[in-house]
Amino acid sequence: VFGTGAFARIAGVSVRTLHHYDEIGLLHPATVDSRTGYRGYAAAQLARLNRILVLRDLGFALADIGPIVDEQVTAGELRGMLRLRHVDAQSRLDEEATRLARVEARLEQIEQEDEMIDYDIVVKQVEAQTVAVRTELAEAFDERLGEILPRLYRAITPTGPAIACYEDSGDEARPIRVVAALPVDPASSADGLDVRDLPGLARAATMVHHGSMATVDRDYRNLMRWADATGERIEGYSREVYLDCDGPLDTWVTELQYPLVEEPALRR
Amino acid sequence: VFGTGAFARIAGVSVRTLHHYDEIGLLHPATVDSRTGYRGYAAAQLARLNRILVLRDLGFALADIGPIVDEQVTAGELRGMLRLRHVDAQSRLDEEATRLARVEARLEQIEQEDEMIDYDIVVKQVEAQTVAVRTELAEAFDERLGEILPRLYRAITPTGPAIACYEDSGDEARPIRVVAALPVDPASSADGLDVRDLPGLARAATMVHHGSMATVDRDYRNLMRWADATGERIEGYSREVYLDCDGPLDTWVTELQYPLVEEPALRR
DNA sequence: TTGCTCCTCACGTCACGTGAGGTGGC
DNA sequence: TTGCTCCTCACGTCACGTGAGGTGGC
Repeated sequence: VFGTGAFARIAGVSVRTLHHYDEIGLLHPATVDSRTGYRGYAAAQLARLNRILVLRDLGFALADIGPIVDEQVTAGELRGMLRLRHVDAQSRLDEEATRLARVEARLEQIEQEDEMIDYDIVVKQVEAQTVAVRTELAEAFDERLGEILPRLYRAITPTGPAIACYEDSGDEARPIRVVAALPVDPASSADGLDVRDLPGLARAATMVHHGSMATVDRDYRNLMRWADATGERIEGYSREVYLDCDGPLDTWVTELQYPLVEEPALRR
Repeated sequence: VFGTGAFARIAGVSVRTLHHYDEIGLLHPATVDSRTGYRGYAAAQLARLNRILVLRDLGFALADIGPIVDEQVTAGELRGMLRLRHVDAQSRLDEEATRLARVEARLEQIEQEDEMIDYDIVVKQVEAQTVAVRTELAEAFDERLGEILPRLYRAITPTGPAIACYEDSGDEARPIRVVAALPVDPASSADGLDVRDLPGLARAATMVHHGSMATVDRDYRNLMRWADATGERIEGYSREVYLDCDGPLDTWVTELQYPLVEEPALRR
């Protein structure tokens, strides 16, 4: 039999880990000196410890490992648990891959320009909302909301900031479809207004734009450059959320949103 | 200004997260009602929150994010911190990739045979040791340690279990070089014995073999099959650690070790 | 007696999640 | 008065790491 230190060295774990597994009943030592409390581990116990370590490294929680090594689970149950581990491992891998891509993009940027960029792009989910909408056709982007939004505001009391969706076909000959939307209470059907559901975005690249909308093009380009650098793909129309458009133009705060394809940046 | 709930919804974080960032001083609300304690967030604060979230998602600790968003760090320092994030993200990605490979190997095995395998292979580091050695040539593996180890044991008191290293050239015509090693105190130079350093193994695939060494071949094959299934590569000679060889042959406990190449299973 | 190994508490980690219990404005 | 949003504690998470303070055998 081995002392705690010797057994830990052989197995490649810490003494504290052995103590912990003893505490939670995963692996009790073969012998315990009743007077001194000294633990003694039998050589054959390395097999059980190894099984525990393998399952731990597969991503199982210690609480789940107990029943498995004690053969309390059937092969079928174990298969199910392994499938869960599989999807978990897969999604963790994807997560780490996109994280790495973003760190690398950021690092490249700072090595070239030697300073932090002054905007930040966050990928998040945008919930669906019930909105009152008004759709108009515009010849170009600068003819934005000067007319459309105020008309909406006068008619109803919104439950959130106004949103503009631009359905730009990319074809310069065709006009841009501008949908001005104002979140409303689903129950309240305002008279004569088009109340519908604005679909959410499962993944959207978003950033904050400061000041007048006249300079928004630069930030749209920033969004596209970012997508390029991190391996993301934009798919769909942009939206603008008017977080603060009460004061003068240069104090406006807008959130720009671009829908992204669901797949993470890098697949194996 | 937005209430806590509205701001959290817009930013895509939980109310608790906003409370937490307020607590640790990362992001105080623009206004706090001194009577009710109600927080109020300005639209422009979304920019700071976004910057925090981006850095968090790059892998920074919240404690490091404070100085960065407050511009307390120079571009050079930030570059250094990003390089740290980079190696960290890289190694985490590698870790997840090998984890996924092992889960998949295990899942395939259980789907085919519908039961758990009864051996477990642990990858670990093996430390270098000072050992007393005796090298002999053997014609084949079955002529193992019947003679060599007892001679060593009689001469010195070991500080750990005996080890055998097999330097098999793979060429059947040439004999296998068997190195029988017994860990000893580095200070004690036993008279007439060859005391030297047994190099450690940075990464070794190890498993426990039960019973007589006559059946060890099957477990060596298991090790090789495992390496194949998980994308690992064996490189070097095998070792056997005699954890328990006191009783009858079928109670022996041996650890088998195969050195692995340093690279993780899957590279991008 | 000096080292060496071992022991048992018990707090700390990290970024929040999750109730419990209560208050303010419409 | 009823909902709704908001508030402040304060414990829990997960697998150990890390001392503190002390004992047993050579």
